[in-house]
Amino acid sequence: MSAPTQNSNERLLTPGEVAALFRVDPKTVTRWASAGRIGSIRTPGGHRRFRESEVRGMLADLTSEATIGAQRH
Amino acid sequence: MSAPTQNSNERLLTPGEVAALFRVDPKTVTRWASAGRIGSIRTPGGHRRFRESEVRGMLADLTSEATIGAQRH
DNA sequence: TTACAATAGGGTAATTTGGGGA
DNA sequence: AGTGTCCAAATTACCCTATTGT
Repeated sequence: MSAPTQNSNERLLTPGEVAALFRVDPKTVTRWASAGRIGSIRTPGGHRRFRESEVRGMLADLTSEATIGAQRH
Repeated sequence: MSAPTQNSNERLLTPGEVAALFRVDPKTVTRWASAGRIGSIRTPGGHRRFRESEVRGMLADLTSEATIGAQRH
């Protein structure tokens, strides 16, 4: 079965938790969702939740390691 | 084995904060990241974040004190 | 139901980005 | 080679009040 959209057994993160991972303001995470840069799920009350796997994946993709090992001039 | 991208529970610093620690212009920190001298994490919007542990490590490395002379104060 | 922290909105500063040039 | 500065555009942070989550 191909399940592009993960089933329910997926941990959800709050805007505040996602914001902490990226070191941004929770409002910024909301803006990402509105802009379609990140998938979001709305609670019946209108609050947003984010898939942890998607967030972790984005974080990994956007991470760059240093390619030069502490050089000394 | 692979733990290249250290997951969360890692404090991140903004370009301005790193610049303040090194007493350089934020743009200079950006150049370090572009040159691969320091690892970086981009927000979906393109802004950079830096690992505090890596920054502290760099600070410690380039902190060299006089090895001879200047005894006393 | 009450109390309180977090979030959703909208507006307005502050920061960051990228390029070019000193 | 490495930094600091100027610029315009984009992104993010902080302000507020009302609503939602626990």
